Parts: sequence; structure tokens; C-alpha cells
Amino acid sequence: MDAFELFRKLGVGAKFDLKRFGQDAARFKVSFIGSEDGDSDIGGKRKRKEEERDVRTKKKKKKTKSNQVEVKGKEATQGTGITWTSSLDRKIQNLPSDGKEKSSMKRLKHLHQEKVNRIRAQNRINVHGCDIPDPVCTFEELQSEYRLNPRVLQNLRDAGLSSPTPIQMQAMPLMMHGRELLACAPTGSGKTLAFCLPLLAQLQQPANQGFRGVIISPTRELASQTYRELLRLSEGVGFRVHIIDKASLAAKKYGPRSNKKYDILVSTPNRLIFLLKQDPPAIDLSSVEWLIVDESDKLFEDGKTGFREQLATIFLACSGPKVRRAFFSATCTADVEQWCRLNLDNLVSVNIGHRNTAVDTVDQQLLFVGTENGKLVAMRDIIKKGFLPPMLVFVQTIERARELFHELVYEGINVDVIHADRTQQQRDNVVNSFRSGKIWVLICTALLARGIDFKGVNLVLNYDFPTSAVEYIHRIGRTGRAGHQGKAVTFFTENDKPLLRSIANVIKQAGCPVPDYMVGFKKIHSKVKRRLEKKPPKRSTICTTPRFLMKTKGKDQKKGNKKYIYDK
DNA sequence: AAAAAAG
Repeated sequence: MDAFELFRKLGVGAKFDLKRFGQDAARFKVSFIGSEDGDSDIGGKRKRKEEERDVRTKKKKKKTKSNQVEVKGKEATQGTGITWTSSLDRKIQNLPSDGKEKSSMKRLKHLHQEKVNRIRAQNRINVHGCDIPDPVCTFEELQSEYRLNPRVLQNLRDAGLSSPTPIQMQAMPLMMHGRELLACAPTGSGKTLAFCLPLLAQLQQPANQGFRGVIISPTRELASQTYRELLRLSEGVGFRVHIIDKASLAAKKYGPRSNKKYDILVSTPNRLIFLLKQDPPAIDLSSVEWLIVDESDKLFEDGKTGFREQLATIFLACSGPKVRRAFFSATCTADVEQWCRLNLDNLVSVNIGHRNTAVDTVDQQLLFVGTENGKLVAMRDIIKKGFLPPMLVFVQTIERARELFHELVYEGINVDVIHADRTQQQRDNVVNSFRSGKIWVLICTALLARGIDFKGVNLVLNYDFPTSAVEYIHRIGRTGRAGHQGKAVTFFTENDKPLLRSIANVIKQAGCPVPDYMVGFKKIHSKVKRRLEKKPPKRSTICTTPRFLMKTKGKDQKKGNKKYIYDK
């Protein structure tokens, strides 16, 4: 038996008290997000934050105490058989033998810690928090250590996945220990699997008590992608995974008189809220054990029409005593981190590599195109020179997406466009055609900027300059996924100067060359930055057809004509 | 500015 094996044997025995944990969390939660009077403002006023901090300190003390108590028997882990390695200390203390053996145990422990540190360093895993379980190095460990259904493991192999990515190595054991976490890992590095696998492992098997896992995504396209991923993973295991496609139909399916025969729900926020707000509520989330917020920084977006309030409503609806929360994204704002530190229970944060950086598998270029009209010229140039499809083209607004589509549709290439103003049917069709290669060039808004995993996108073209470095990172993350190579070209004009510096820095940090003068630009004030995110620079219309050739439609031509001002 | 419920 090698040292590591011996260590593991010694570590077995201490059980993690989920039940007790859950009750604490329940009390914790009520005092945190809102209250009975229906205040659902996440992380609202400073005053409340102060109170919360007090509660938190008290709770921390309590936790430490309960951690030392080894709970055995029925109520211990509710059958998850989780090992809690921190018990090794106690075992060493209690060893009846002489000091010699004791010190050799200590040496073993030290060696083990060194090994763990090495694994984390090699995989650029940075962790923050108390009592963090060791990373796993193989998917098989999920079966041996955490009782993952062997069929799921088989499904993994069938999908050609052989070993976990860094985020999976660390996030999976954390979730298996029921730890609330904030995870930040690059685009295309396997975050979806990092929460889907432990979710399936923790739920163990189908149960007829309503939804126990909920995953929230910012777009329907991402929700449906995650849904399909879950279906594939859980094939043959019997979990009932659902997605809300028609809110009105769903009301009947999940309402108070339903049979509760479902396990996992994937949804966008508003559809879920629509169900929650019915009287009586058309869905019950009180049995939820895991609430996973994908693209968490996006869903934390504040403001009158932001997602944040919606998320708060959902948090409150997950009122069960066992609810655990996990946040995943490629980018993380100080805001989200602050909220998690204050509101999550004994938070662990996991970062893979440096936060808010672009992947280095994308060859990134900035291209000066002079004026708005220069973009169209440069775009046609790319097409004329020949490019390797599929290509994704990002623009800033729905209107501009439409305009660019009209300009390119006659170029003899297979081009289509997707944005939130298209029907669900159209959106689904477009995504499917792009996936199957029927469309070579897909023009899109921020709708496709996050999370979407198209295999083998060869070029991401930022036709319009992104409004922030974060948006840039997500857009170009549609290519260069899972270690593959990708390319991104970003057009810029004189108008885009304010944000040029911050995006040039992202590019430089990822190891791609940028002209020195850009990085030398003055840093813009954060106030200006925020304003740019909300109000990107005004761009003239995308159109090359002289006005006298334009068809006018109906009586509204005065309004219509205004759109077609010829860009000089 | 985009996204998110139907209709």
C-alpha cells in the first residue's frame, strides 16, 4: 500500500453532516436574502449587510464547533458516503501507538498536502476557503469516492470524455461535499460538466418529490444546450430532466396538482418567475437542493431591466432547508464576489488561471477599419479572400444585425441572423442549421455571446466593437474551445478609442501582439466605462444601397427612410 | 444595448 492509499484509508470514516448543515443554511438564508415582507432585493442596503455580517460571524464559530463532532449513523450523510479528510488530524492524535508512528503519519500527511498543492499548481487551480476537499484526477474517483452512478460514467466515456478539466477537478468534489461555491474558469473549459456531474451524483436517483436541482441560464439557447447535455449524461439512469419551453403548458405540468415526478429543471429566469407568480404558484421549488446559476455575472446584472431582481425572486422560492447554491462563469465582477462572500454559507471560491482573461487558444487581431463604412468593405474583403466557415459575426444591436444580414444575403454565401426579436422557431432553426453546417456565417447579437458551444467555429468577427472587456472575452470564447485553436478579428474605428486600451490589454495578456501605442492610452474613468456599457457609441446605418434604389414600404416611409441614410 | 413570458 503506497502512502497515498494509506492516507485515504485513514481519512475514511468522518462523515459530513449535511442535515445539520442544511438547517443552519436555512436560518442563514432567511436572515439574508429578503424577508417575509417580500423584500427581494439581493444584497440590498448597506444596513442590512451589516446585520448579515454579524450573523455570519456567529455562524462561523458554530460551524467550526460542529465540524469537530463526528456524526455517525442514519442522519450522518443521508447515504452519500462522503469522506471528510480533515478527520485525519484526529486519527493521528488518537493513535494509541508510540510517537514514532505518529510522526510518520504526520509526514504522510505533509507529503499528501504537497501532492495536492502540486496538482493544483499544475492545473492553475486557485482556491479560497476553509476545509477544501482534494481535487479529483479522474472521473472514476467520482464513482469510487462519491458514488456516481456507473452508467453516468459510461455515458461520459461514450461522449469521449476521458479526464476532468481543471475546473471539474476541483468544483466536482466541492459540490459533492455540499459546499456553496463561486467558480470562475475560462470559456470552453468544461464548466457545464463541472456542475452537471456532481448534481447527478448528489441526487443519486430519481425521486418523486419535485425538482431537486435547478439550473438558471441567461438565454434560452444556453438553457436548451445545458438541458441536452444533462439528457446525454443521465441517459439510462432515469432522472427526469425538464426545460420550460412553453410557460403556459408548464403551468399545468408542474402545478400543485401534478405528480411531482421530476428531478432537474433548466430554465431562463423569466419563465420560471412566470410560473412562480401564478396564484397559486404553478411550480414548487421548496425541494430544491441545488440551485446553480450559470453565467452568474450576467444574471447579477443590475438595473431596472436587469436580471438581478429576477434571480432574487428565484432564490427566495428555493425555500427548502437543504438548498445549496453554486455560481459559475468565465468572468466575475467584484459585485458578485462581494455578494457571495456575504450571503453564501462558508463560501469556497475557485479560480482557474487568472480571472477575467481570454483563452490563449484564440489568435486575436485588432483591425482598424477607419469608418463605419470601412467595416462593410473589410467584411466583404474577408469573404472575397475566402474564409474557413463557420464564422460568427457579432454586432451591437438587433437593428444592426438585420441591416448587416440584408447586406450580406446576396453575396452568395450561406448567411443567417439570430437575435431576440426572431421567433423561437426561427431561433431554433438557425442554431440547428449553424450546428449542422448549413449556415456558414451567422450574424448575431449578444444573445450568442455566452456559453454557447458550437463545435469548431473558425472565426469570430467582432463587426461592432464590444462594449466591455468582459463582453469581448465571452464573444471570442465561442471559438478556441476545449483546447482547440480559434481565431478572432475585431474591427475598430475612431469611435471605439475609449475602450481600445482595456481590450488591447486582454489581447496582450493572452499572448497575442498588440501595438504598443494602444496599451499606452490613458485609462478611462470607470464612470465612463459604465456609461459605455449602457450606451455604446452611436453608429450609422449599415447600408451601401443608394437611397434612390431603396424600395419603400407603405405609408410609413418617412420613418423608414430615416433608417437608410447613406453613410458617406 | 441585449436579454428575459405569452400573446
